[in-house]
Amino acid sequence: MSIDRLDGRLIELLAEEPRIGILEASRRLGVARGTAQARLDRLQAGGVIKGFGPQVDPAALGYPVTAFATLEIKQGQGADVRSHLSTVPEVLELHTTTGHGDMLCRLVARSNADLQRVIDRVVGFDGIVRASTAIVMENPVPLRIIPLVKQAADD
Amino acid sequence: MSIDRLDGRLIELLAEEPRIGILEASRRLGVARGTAQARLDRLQAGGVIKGFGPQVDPAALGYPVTAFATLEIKQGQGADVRSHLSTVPEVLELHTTTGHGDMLCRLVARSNADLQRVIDRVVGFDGIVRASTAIVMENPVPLRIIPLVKQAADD
DNA sequence: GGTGAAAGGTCATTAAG
DNA sequence: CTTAATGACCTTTCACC
Repeated sequence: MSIDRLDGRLIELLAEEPRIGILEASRRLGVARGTAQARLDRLQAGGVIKGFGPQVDPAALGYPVTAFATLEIKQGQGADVRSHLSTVPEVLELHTTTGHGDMLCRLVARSNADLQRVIDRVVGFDGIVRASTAIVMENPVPLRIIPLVKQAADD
Repeated sequence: MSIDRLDGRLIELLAEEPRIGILEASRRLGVARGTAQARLDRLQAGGVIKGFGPQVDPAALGYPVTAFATLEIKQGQGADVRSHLSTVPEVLELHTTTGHGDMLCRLVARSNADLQRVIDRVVGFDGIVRASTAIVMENPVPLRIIPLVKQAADD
């Protein structure tokens, strides 16, 4: 789905100040409320905006340690490993990838010591041959989308 | 910050149906509207809920390819690499890590061919010694937080 | 609990592709 | 001719005091 600059500015506005609402957003964009409403509806229907769920910070919940684990999987065990990992709350996301590893997952833990427990739980499963973990020290660029939205709007 | 089961259920509710609002949420939780409001305020003040910004799907924007790049950095060039990567819209997040690589970044691209352009732009920088990229094929567990919230609420 | 405000819907009109 | 934007009006619902 392609978006124009108005869509882009609307997304930026809502990202910066989600509380302003459609009416205020339309005022700031200099368009009628119905227009802003129609753009938002279209963005949601097109899947560009998946929702407005709360953004929860794991660190504030007591899980300040993040790590990425690269997993090597026994052939044919992919599905089992997937369902195993989906039962571990500390596994925040899981991808299957090309390259040396077969899967990459993002983990959080209460501490470095707790991370050992999480990793043991993750890799304590038959289908996983090997795991290599990288602990996150800093996060210079937190998950962001606005620069990409701007680029997509300018195409 | 620690949360209880009511906080947890409130977060779950808002994650599933962000549009319901505080009043409807309080009804479903079986508590007074002021209680739900107070809980939400506390969660936001405590940083557990960082906001309600729109969740944008890069794939719907025309960037269906995701990859993770592990970067090895020349000593002392970390800050330069950081600011370089922050200028690339396709870099959605960047972490500094322990382990063999020094940094891990999440990339998106319009296609596998386009990914080459993105990687060239990312690694076309003096401070980066080596890069190894893993292209994401599937995403069996998309970024999630609810299981962790439930666990934190049950502690 | 009351009140001002916003969301969400519909409509006719107008502009632009 | 088709699509989109606009301003008007209306009703329900919510957020805030």
